[in-house]
Amino acid sequence: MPGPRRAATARPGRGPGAGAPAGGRRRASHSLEAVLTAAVALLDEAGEQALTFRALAARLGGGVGSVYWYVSGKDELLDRAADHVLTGVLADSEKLLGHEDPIEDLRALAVTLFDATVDRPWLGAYFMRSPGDEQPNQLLFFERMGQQAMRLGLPPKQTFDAVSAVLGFVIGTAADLGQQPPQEVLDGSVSRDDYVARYADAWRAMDPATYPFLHFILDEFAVHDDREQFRAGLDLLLAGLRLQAGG
Amino acid sequence: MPGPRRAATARPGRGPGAGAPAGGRRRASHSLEAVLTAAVALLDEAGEQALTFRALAARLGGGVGSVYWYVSGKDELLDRAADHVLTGVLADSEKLLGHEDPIEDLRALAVTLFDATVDRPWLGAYFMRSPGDEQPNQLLFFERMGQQAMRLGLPPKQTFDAVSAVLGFVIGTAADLGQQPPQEVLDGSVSRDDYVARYADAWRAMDPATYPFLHFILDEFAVHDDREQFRAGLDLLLAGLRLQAGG
DNA sequence: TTCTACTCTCGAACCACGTTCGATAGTCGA
DNA sequence: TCGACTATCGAACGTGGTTCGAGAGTAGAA
Repeated sequence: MPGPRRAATARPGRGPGAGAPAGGRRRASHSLEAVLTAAVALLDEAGEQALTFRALAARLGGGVGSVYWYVSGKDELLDRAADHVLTGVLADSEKLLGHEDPIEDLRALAVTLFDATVDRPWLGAYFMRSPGDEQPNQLLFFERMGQQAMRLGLPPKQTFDAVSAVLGFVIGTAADLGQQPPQEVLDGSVSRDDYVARYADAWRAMDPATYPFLHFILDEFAVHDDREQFRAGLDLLLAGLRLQAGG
Repeated sequence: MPGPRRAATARPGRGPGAGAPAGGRRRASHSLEAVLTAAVALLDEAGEQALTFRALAARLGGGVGSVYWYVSGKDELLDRAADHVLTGVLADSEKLLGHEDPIEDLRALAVTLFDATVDRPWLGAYFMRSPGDEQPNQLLFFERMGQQAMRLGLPPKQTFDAVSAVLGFVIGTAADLGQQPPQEVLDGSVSRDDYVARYADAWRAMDPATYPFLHFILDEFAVHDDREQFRAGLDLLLAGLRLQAGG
C-alpha cells in the first residue's frame, strides 16, 4: 500500500497548487489543501453526487490515483471536506461571541452553524460523522459551544445534555432541509417557492377530516422561511434551557 | 419501460411469497410486501451498505430484474422500506396517546419515533426524505404530532414551528447516533461501552486548558445513555413549548 | 557526478453495483 | 386455442471506488 495518512502540513516540493512555476511541466502537483478546495467546490456546485474521484482528478488536472495519496478513500475525503469548511465557520463564529448572557452566545454559535449548512446541503449529513482524528474542527465547535454552556453553572450532566441537544437540533433541522430539494430546484428550473407551493397544493387536496393539522398550517407552510423556522425552534429549546438554569 | 408504480394492493397470481404451493415450480413469486420485508431484514442485519439489488434478489430466491417491477429504483426502495417500518411505529404510538396534557402525547410520539430509529440506524437518514407519495406514513406521523400540538391552542405558525422543531430534534439526534458505530460495534467485536470508553480516553489525553468543556463532561460522557440523553433534550424543548403555550 | 531513497503522479485494470432490455413463462378471459 | 397482460429472469452496460505497478521528480549521500 502507498503511504497516505500524512499530517496536514504543507508539501515540501513546490508551492501549493495555484502558483505556476516558470518552466512548463507535465506532471500536475497537488496538495491536501488543493484537493479539499476542489472537492468542496464540486460539492457546492452540483451536490454530493457530483463528487467523484474522476471528476475531482479532472478538476485538478491530474490522474485519479493521485488523490489517494492524500486521502485513504471517499469517506475520509468527505470527512475532511466537511471539516475543511468548518474552519471558516469556526472563524466566523468567533466574532459573534462575547455576550453577557451565555445563552446568547450559544444561540449565535447555533445559528452560524445552521446558516452554513443551509447553503451546503451535503454538509448536514457529514459533519457529525465519527468525530475522530479527521474532524478536529467538529470537536472544536463542540468544545466552543460547551464553554458557553458551562457559564450557566449547571452540573456536568446537564451541561453535556444541553450542548448535545442544541447540536442535535441544528444538525437534524439542517440535514432535513438539505435532503428535500430533489434536482429541479438545484437546476434552477423550478424555484423554491414553486416547489413549496406544489406541496401545499397537494395537501390542500387531501381530506380535511383526516388531516386537520395539515389544513391548519397550510397557509403558513406555503410562505414559511426555513431559517426563520429554525430560529423559532431554537428559541423554544433555549427557553427550556434558561428555565433549567434558573434564570 | 416496464410497468411499475402500481398500488400496494395484493397480487392476483399466487399467495404472497412465503406459502409454497403443491406443484414444484421454477419461477419465484414475489410481492411488494415480500420485497420490502426482505429489504428491511437486510438493512437491519447488516446496515445500509448491505442492501444491494443482487443481495435482495438472492434473498428472495429470484433474479435482479424482478425487483424493478415493484420499485422504480433504489431511492424508491429505500423510501418505501423506511415507510414500511413506520407502519409499525405508527401503530405502536396509537396506544400511547390519550393524555390529558397534549405535551405528554407529543412526548410519547417523539420517544416512540426515536426508539424505533436507535435500533435502525439506517432509518434516520431516510425518513424525512421528500415526503411524497412514497411515504404516506411519514406524513401521517407529522399529522399525528400536529394534532396533539393543535390542542395547545397556539396560532398556526407557532404550532407548525413547534412540530417541526420536535421532529427535527428527533431526526437529528437519531441520525447522529446512527452514524457513529463504524463497523466494529456492529460486528460485536467491540462493545459499545468499549467504544465510548476509547473516545473518553482520547479526550482525557487532550490539553485541559484548551478543552475545558471536554474535561468537564468527560466522566458523564463515559457513562451516558443515548436514550436518556435524548429524553433530557426533549424535555428542554417541550419545557420551552409549554412556556410559550402559557402554562 | 552518480547512486539511492523517498515522495508523489499517473492511468489502466478490477470489481461491485444500479439499471436496462429483450426473452419468456404463467394466467386469465374470449 | 389464441391473444393480452402480468411477472420473472439474467445477461449486459455504464459508472464509480479502489488497487497496483511503473515511473517522474527531488534531495542528500557517496
